[in-house]
Amino acid sequence: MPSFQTSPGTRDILPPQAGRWRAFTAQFADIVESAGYECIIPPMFEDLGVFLRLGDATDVVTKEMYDFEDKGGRRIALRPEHTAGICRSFAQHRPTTPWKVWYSGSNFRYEKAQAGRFRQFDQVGIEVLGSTDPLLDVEVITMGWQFFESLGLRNVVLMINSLGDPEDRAAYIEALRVYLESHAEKLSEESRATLQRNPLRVLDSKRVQDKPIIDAAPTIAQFLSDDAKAHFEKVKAGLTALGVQYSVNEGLVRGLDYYQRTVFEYVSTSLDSAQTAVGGGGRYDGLVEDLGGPATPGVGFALGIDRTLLACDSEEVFLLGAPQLDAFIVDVVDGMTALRLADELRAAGFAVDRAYDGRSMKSQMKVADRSGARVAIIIGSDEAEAGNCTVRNLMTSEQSLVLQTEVVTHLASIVGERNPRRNTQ
RNA sequence: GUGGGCGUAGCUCAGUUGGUUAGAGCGCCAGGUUGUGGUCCUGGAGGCCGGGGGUUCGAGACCCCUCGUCCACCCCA
Repeated sequence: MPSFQTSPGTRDILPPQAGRWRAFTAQFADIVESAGYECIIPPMFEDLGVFLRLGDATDVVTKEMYDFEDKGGRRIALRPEHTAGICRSFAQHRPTTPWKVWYSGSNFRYEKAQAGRFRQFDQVGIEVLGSTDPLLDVEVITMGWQFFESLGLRNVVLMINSLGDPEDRAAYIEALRVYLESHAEKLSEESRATLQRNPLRVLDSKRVQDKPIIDAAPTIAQFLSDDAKAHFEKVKAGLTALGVQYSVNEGLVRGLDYYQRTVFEYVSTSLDSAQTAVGGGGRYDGLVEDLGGPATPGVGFALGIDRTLLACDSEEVFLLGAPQLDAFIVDVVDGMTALRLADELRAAGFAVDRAYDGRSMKSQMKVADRSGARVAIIIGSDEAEAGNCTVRNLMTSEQSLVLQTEVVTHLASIVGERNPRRNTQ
């Protein structure tokens, strides 16, 4: 056993898996940038107060925060999610609205790790600040939906709900609390405890014992104001207009306190672990104001990279392609020709690797084979003397002698033209 | 935070009711005559059997503690 290992709940994303992560965020960026979202990179830690707005009844705030005091005596927390930090950023810089941003990065929550759940976990997401338009909700929800589609996922379902305006929500919570308390003796012990902290969360219980009581509970729909109702209707109409399949789930309440009106969740039906939500979001119209900014509506979502890739694994989509090297240089003389040719070919735009440590030709050829390169460029003593090299196509095993000065054009004739990376004149 | 399963080579795992120098496959390295990969053959390197304590003449196997990991609850992406 080595002296040090990754801390609990963290892990190394090694190659080639890390390449898949990069492709994942690249694909996400491509889709949302096509809709005018721009990249934002907020800090990984902020004043603790920024995140306390997520809700003092939420586990994220009460037990999962990675907080500490820095050397200057400030109360700091590693971000448990991106939304609050982005709202703080908006309040601080006051960009023109609507402000459409996307992000990708790690979050931190002090939880016990299990399948699809880590202490350091990565998300991609978008946020829009400055508009209450329900058709913006539609755009946001659709972005996520289309991204899952672009990955090749077919077994993702979209659930939506409306939590109404703050007053609606408060009235509903009170009604729910009264109802649940009147049936408390039939609830599981865990749900009774949850009821004390946050009645909404009882609706999320997975225990069969609670199901009949939850099924018969009052629903939020009866408490929605006319405005909130109209908003929700327009969201549904918009989704239908775009052909986005959704189902209304009145038990969908989301974990953070700042949500109001539209909330939604993407759930993978091909995951058999406990964590099947691959993404979620909603509207948080009061959050910027809570953080000391101007009253500004907002809506957004976050997608879990781990869980989404887990879903990709189980649907066997978005699989990793082998890394593509154009050429691998084998030099059994002194390595100097490999040094020069590799530099020249890389400058010309090719992806080129080589062997080191002057190993035997057989050994270097094995490395060339493993590298996945399409051709091997071989320099033995004969070639070194004649100023040429043997170019071997590793797929077809055809090979020919080529002058070293013509390697660039010869390689282009096999693997195709490339755009130069550097001007070598 | 609570409960359960599991920790033996880089990876996946064997290791009989406790009994000599702890094994396999894959991977890695080196060879298989003179300069050529994938297949095949041969050899090699690599383990304080997660850590600590205990029981025993003797522990990888049994007991306790601890750490890690996986799964579930909780919660959430």
